[in-house]
Amino acid sequence: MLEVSISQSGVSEVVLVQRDGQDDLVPDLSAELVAVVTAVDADVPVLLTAGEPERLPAGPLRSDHRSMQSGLSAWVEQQTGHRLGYVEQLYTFADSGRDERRAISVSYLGLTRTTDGPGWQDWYAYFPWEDRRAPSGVVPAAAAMVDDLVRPALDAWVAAGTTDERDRRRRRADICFGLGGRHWSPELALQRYELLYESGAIPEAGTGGPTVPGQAMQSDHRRILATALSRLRAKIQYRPVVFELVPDSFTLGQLQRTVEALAGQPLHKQNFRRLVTGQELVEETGSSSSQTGGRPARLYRFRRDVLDERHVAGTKLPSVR
Amino acid sequence: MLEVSISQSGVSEVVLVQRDGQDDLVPDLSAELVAVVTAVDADVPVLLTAGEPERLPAGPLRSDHRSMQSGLSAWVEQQTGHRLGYVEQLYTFADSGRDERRAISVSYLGLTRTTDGPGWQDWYAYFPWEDRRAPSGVVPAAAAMVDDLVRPALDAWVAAGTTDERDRRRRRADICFGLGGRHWSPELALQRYELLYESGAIPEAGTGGPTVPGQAMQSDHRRILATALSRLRAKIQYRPVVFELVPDSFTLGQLQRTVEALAGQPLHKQNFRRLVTGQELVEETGSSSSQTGGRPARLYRFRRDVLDERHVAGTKLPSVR
DNA sequence: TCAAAAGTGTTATCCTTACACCCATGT
DNA sequence: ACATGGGTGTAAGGATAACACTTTTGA
Repeated sequence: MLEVSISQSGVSEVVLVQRDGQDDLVPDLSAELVAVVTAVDADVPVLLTAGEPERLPAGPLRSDHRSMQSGLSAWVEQQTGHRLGYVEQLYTFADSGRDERRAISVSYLGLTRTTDGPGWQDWYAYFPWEDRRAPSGVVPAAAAMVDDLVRPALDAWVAAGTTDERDRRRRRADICFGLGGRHWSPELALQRYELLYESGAIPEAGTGGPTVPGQAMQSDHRRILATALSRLRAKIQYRPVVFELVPDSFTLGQLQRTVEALAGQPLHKQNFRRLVTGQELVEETGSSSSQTGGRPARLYRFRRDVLDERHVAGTKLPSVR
Repeated sequence: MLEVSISQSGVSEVVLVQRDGQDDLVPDLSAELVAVVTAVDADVPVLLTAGEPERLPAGPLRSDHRSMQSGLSAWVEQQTGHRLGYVEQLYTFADSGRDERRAISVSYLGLTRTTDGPGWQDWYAYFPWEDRRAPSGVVPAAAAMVDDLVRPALDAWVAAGTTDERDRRRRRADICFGLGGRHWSPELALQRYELLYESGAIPEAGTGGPTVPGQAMQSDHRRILATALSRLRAKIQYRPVVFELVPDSFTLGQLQRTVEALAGQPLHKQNFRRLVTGQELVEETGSSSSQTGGRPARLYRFRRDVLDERHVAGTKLPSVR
């Protein structure tokens, strides 16, 4: 049954009322579950694609799925052969109709240890400007790239604004990319992506102009990736999620390089160690590893029992070098 | 196949298409947009309901909505007469089929200044244990309530666990409700709700046993509220969102009481003032207000231009009293 | 004059940052 | 011997928390 009423405060309104009869008004809508599954392999942060590098594992929510999470796990397992461990919801997007149908994408972030099998891609293939790791004293390739390619594009975008807009555009560009003497904030990855999109510097924007390097993805999947990266980088600073990415037993050096891989930034060694040990997040296993290239390192394991507590407390991480 | 198209003055349009060819992949699915709209009125935190206190403003996502946010705004405006200002997405829930159909709820948090019109309810009618404001020296009613009603219920729940479970249950209860010498964390509102749910101490759990006071809501709307409260309390600590809730010009006392209303906890006056002023979040208007009951207070206004910057920096708030 | 709220100043403490340095292993 | 990464100590700086105190109004 359909009921249309028009009235109210000058603006016309349409009201659809669903009566208890049957599914007379089922909207033509589909909900897609999308997974961003991340691991770190040999200091390279990787994500799981469904075969080709331009597609994330995804599938429609079906009525036989007990929950969205279990539906997601089913799709990922079917398309990639992987079982999901840690999973958290990211964001829900409404694809504003490529075709006639309304599509909703509910995206999830998953973390895992295993990186066997095909389909794993380097995160920084999609966001080359985000990896600012480099040996001390060396300028990271990503920084050079920002200087040579991103900055000119943004300068043009700033200049193209109206007189009013220019100031705000300038400040926004500076904050996002650490220009004008500001510092680089790893967790602004999404804001950087959105800025590049708005300024037309990436292919998805469809402006046809010159674009910054970086693998694109179908529909809005690269935006989902950027959302995931921002969230992960922010979260790693106050929740002990790194431990989902390292083996049961690990050295502090391994742990640090894992965080650095995700943060895209070197960390201060001594402070990192002190923070991790000082917070009683880990305990020694008793054995040590001599695979290090230098002095053998003690092996640690994560104290799973802190997971309850750290809802509150947090896991601070030290900044650069 | 059903197709309805209604056009009114070029604004509203509804197109519903149901294909009967391949509905093997078209699930019987609807997406509901749910709004949690918050304001603070005379130091009382309030939220907007659609008429009755047991319902939040909500409505299905329709194909004529340009985006989920605009769809949400339309429903809220129609059902309550209110225009939304600040809006952010909260979480997406899958109501695991009360009836046969699959329903997805995409929830949003909205903040606003105006509290005119009907439908505003006190937040703490739904979560009476969350309001721990009280004059110095007085035990808050909420604290007494936890001692008298919540604690016994949790103790029983802890005792009912297997030997293995008891330790974890005890710790979880202690962390959530600040028992056993721990401190109370306002932003754990969701965890507290979920714990009460699991332990059967609220009507939604449907265990039929004795329950803790507090207005329930239909389906899972009270869980959505708890999610919103946790998020808002967490966010207020590091983003300048309070300013969405106070008038253009305000005193520091007003601002503090607004934060306290949401945090459900008194703050340390001197440190609050220093933090707010020290971060250059506000500027003096030049005038002052003598509605204070004591010495007249300077009026301040929010410096809107910091909104860009504070993506990074944050707005720390001081703790108790 | 007193209560009530605004507003200022100062100090102790903790956490972060940064720097300097020693240790144990492989080549 | 020395390069490489593991591991420890300690001091400077900044932010927070806590306390004491003054100022300005209305009743």
